[in-house]
Amino acid sequence: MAQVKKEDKKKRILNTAMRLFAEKGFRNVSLDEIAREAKVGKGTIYVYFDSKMRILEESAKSVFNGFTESFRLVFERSESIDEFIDNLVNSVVENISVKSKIMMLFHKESSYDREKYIQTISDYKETLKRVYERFLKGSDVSFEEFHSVLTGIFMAIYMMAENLGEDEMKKMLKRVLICILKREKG
Amino acid sequence: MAQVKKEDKKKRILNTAMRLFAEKGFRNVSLDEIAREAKVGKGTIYVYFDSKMRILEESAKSVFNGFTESFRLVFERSESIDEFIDNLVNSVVENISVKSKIMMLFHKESSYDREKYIQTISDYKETLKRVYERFLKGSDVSFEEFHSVLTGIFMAIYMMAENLGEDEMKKMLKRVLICILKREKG
Amino acid sequence: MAQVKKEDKKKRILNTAMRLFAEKGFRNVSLDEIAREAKVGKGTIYVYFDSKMRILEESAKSVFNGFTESFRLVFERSESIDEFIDNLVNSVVENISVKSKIMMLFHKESSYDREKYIQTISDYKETLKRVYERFLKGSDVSFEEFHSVLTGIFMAIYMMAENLGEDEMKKMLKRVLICILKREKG
Amino acid sequence: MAQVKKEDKKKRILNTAMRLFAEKGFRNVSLDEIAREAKVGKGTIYVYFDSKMRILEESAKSVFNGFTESFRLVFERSESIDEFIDNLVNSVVENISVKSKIMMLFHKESSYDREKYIQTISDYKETLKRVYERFLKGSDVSFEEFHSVLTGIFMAIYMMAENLGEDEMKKMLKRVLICILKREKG
DNA sequence: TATGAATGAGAGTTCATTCAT
DNA sequence: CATGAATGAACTCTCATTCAT
Repeated sequence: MAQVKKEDKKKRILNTAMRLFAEKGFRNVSLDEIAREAKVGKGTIYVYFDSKMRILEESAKSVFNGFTESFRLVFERSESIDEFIDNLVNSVVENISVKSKIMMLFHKESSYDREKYIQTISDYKETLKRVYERFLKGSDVSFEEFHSVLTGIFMAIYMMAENLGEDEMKKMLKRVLICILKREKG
Repeated sequence: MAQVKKEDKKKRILNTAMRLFAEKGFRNVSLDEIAREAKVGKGTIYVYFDSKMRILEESAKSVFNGFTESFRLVFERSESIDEFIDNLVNSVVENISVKSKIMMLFHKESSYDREKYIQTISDYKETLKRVYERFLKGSDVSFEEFHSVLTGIFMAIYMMAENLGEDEMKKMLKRVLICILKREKG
Repeated sequence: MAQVKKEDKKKRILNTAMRLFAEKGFRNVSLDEIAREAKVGKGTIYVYFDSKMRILEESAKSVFNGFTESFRLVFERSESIDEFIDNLVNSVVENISVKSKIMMLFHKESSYDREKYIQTISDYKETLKRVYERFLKGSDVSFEEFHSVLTGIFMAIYMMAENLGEDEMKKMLKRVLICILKREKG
Repeated sequence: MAQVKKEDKKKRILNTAMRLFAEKGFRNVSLDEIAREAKVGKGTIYVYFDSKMRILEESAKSVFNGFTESFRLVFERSESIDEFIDNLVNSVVENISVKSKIMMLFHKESSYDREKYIQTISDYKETLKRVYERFLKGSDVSFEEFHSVLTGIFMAIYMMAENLGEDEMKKMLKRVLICILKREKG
C-alpha cells in the first residue's frame, strides 16, 4: 500500500505538471505552483524528479507512450488503411490539445539535448514505423515525411483546438490524413 | 543618414532577437544575449523597444506582415486556385522555420493579452479572408477552418523543417493545401 | 520554535532595513545591502516581504504603532497636560532619529499611493485625536494644526538629532510642546 | 546677449530641477525628465552641471542663499526681536514648501559628503549667527539649538504645508519662533 | 555651444534547487 | 519519506553619464 501511495503522489505531481505546462508553457510554471496545486511540499517533487526538466521529460514520455499505445491498438484492430484512419482519428483526438502542447514544449525545451530527445521519442517512432511499413511502404511517402507530417499535424491541432469543436477537428484531421496517406502517386 | 543608421540598429536588434527566439524560445533568450549578439549595449535595446515582450510583438508583426504580403502578391498574380497554391508554396516556404516559430511563440506568450494578439493578426486574417472569398466561398470549408488549418500547417512545418529539405517541404505543403482547398464537397 | 526563528529572521530584516533607510534614505539602500547586513540571502527578503516598498510600509507601520503606543500609555498615565508633556517627551525621544526618518521617508515615498498612506497612519491619528479631545478641545488649536505640528516636530528632530544630545533634545521638545499645547488664547 | 541666453538656460534647468525635486524627490526625477521639461537636450545639462548631484547642490545653495538674504534683510530692518519675528515669518513663508523640501533632500543626499554639505550651508549659518548674536546671546538658547530648531522648523513646515493654509502656517510659525526666541530663562 | 543616441553598472525581483528538520 | 525556509544566480529594466556630431 505504501507503494501505491507513493506512485499516487508521483502521478499526482506529473498530472498536475502536465496540465499546467499545457496551460501556460514550461517556463511560465513554477515549482511552487506545481507543489501547491498537487498538494505536496515543494521538496517532495525532488524526491521523485531530479529537476524541473525531468518532469517535462517524463510528461513527454507519457504523452508519446499514449500515442504509441493508441497507434498500436488502432493498428492491430484495423484491417484497411481506411479503417486505420477512422480509428486513429477517434482515438487520437481525445485530450489532443494537452498532449500536443506537451509534445511541442518538450520538442522546444530539449532542443539543446538532442540525445535525450531522441531517446524519449524512439519508442513512438518505432511504432509509427510499423504502421508505415504495413500501409505505406512502396508508396511515394517516405517514412520521414510520414512521421513529420503526422507529428506536425498533431501540433497544428494545438492551434486549431481553440477555434474548432471536437467534431470539426476530427473531420479535418481525417481529411488531412486521407490526403497524406492515401494520395495518388505523384 | 543618422536616420538610416538608427533604423539599421533597430533592424539589427529585431533580426537577432527573431533568430534567437526561433532557436531557443522566448523565455530562454536573455536581453544580455540579444545585446551581445546584436553587438549593441543592453540599454540600447530599450531605446527601440519598451520591453522584451514588445520585441516579440514586433517580431510577430513583421512575420505576419510578411505572410500577408506574400498572400496578397500571390493572390493578385494567380488566376486559378491551382496557380494560387503553386505560387503560395514557393513564396511561403522561404525562411519558413524561423517564421513559423515566431508565430508560435507569439501565439503562446501573448495568450494572456488576447486584445494585442488579435490586433496583430487582424491584418493577416483579413488577407486570408480575401483569398477565402475568391476561391472557397460556397464550398464546405468555413473561413474559421481555412484560417486555422492554414496557420496550423505553417506551424507544423516548424517540426518538419528540421527533418525535411526545402523541396520535400514544398511538395508536402502543396499536397496538404490541395487537400484542404480543393477537396470534393462533403 | 521554528515559528520563533522565522519571526526572528523577519525582525532582523526589518530592523536592518529601518536602520539603513534612516541612515541613507529609501532609494539609496539596495536589497543587496539589506541582505548583506541582515546576514540573509537576498531571496529570503522576498519570503517575508512582497517588495522593497512593502518593507518601508511595514517599517512605517511599526514606527507609527510605536508612537501610538507611547501616546496611549502616556495619555493614560497623565493627569494633567504638564504631566502629559513630561511623560511624552521622555517616552518619545527614544530612538527618535531613526523613527522620524522612517516617518519622513514613508511620507515621501508613498505620496503617490494616498490610500495606503492614510490607512497606515489612521491608527496613529486616532490616538492623537483622543489626546486632543482630552486636553485641547475648546482651545484655539485645531486638531489639524495639532496633528501637523506634532508630526512635523518629530520630523524636525531628525535634523536636530545630529547636533544635539538627548538631554538638550528633550529640553527643546518640551519647550515646543508647551508652546503649542499650553499657549494662551489668541 | 549670448551671456544672457546662457544664463537663461542654466537658470531654466535649475528652476525646473528644483520644482521636480521638490515634487518627487531626488532619486525619483531622471535627467531625461529635467531635460524634457526644461526644453533642453540631455547633454546640455552636462554643459552647466558636472553631475546630477551638482544640480541638487546648486539648488540647495540657491535656497540657502535665499534664506540668508531674507534673514539679512529682515535682520537689518528690525529694531526688536518682535519685529524680527514678524518680518521673518512673512518673508520666509513664501515658497516655503519648495524651499524646505530642497533643504531636506540636500541634507539627506549629501550626508555622505559632509564637507560639501558644510561648505554649502556655511554662509547661511553665518547669517544666522549674526541674528543670534544680536538677539539671543546671553540667553539660555545655544547657537546650535537656535540653528537646529530654526532649520528643523522650516523642514517641519514641509509636512504642514499640505494641510494648512498660508495664514495658519504663519500663525504657527510665529508661535514657535516666539516660544524659542523669547522664552523665559530656564 | 548643444544635442540625443548609445551605453553598462546596478537596481528590484523570480525561482529552481538544497538541506536541516 | 516529506517538507518548506533559505538561497543566489540570473532575469528584465532604469538611468546617469559619455561622446560623436
